[in-house]
Amino acid sequence: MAPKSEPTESELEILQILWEQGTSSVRDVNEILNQTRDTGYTTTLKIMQIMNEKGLVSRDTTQRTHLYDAAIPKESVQQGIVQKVIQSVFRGSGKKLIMQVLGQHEPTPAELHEIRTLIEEMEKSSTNQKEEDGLDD
Amino acid sequence: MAPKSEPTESELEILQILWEQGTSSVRDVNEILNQTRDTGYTTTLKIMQIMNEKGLVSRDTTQRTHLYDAAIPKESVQQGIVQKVIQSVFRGSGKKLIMQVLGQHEPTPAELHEIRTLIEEMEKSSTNQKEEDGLDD
DNA sequence: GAATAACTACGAAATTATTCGTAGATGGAT
DNA sequence: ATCCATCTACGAATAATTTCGTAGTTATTC
Repeated sequence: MAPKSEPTESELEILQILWEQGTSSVRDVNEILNQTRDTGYTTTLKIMQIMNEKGLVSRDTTQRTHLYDAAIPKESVQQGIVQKVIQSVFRGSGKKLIMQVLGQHEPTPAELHEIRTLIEEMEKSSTNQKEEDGLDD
Repeated sequence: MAPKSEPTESELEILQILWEQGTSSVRDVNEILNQTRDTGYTTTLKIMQIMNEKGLVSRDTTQRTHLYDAAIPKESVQQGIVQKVIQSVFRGSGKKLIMQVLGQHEPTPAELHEIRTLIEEMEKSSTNQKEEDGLDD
């Protein structure tokens, strides 16, 4: 069940919703999508069907209204995308990406502190254990 | 001369080459592309022509062999892409993106130090001046 | 100066992703 | 039972991107 091909733009949008909302019907997803942009119901349905074929989502078809779930962990998708950006835009340098984000994003002092703390911990332990992470999104 | 529409995948590949190599002919670019993947000469030519129409590159047509240059700064493209990733994958949190990179990329101690230094400077000055940056790629 | 090689322009095919109309099934109401 | 809303499936239209064949031009070589 390895991560299939990278999700497309629309698929990613839907995955975000499923990760956030958990089990959802097509209607649920479509309504959330429509808070932002205009998408027909059958469009959303179609994409979710395709996602199912690709293995990006699973679904329960025991009821008339099918229920969908993300079938691929958020972290692995995030990682794939970040990996690709690093490769294709920053010539393999994660450091450059980080510098760019710091430069343009102006994080709050609290966030800066948090990041610095993480870095300090990484610097302490070379045999670095990436434990916790805890509260995700 | 504001940054036009985002470059497509192929266009980005070519921009990278132009940023790195400077002024280049279609053949130059195509040869570099072919170090990685198989692309026909006229394919590369066509894309570069389109890029010229879009204003992504400029060209000198005084010689038979036209010479191309990137017409859009690397930084602005990087920024656009990073911005989009933050929005669409990390729900607007640059911090999350940074944490993800740190987690998966395992930067060298030297890089960690460099990043930490930057953060410390940002923490010092709230009226932050993003000066230098110096050696880019 | 004819043949060959390298180049540009251009149109159209191929590919991929997105959108949507239509048909048919199911469940609830009246 | 009939009507109506809601659902899935499916095929095909549209759109965006990439690929490439062909034609015509210009330079080079024999």
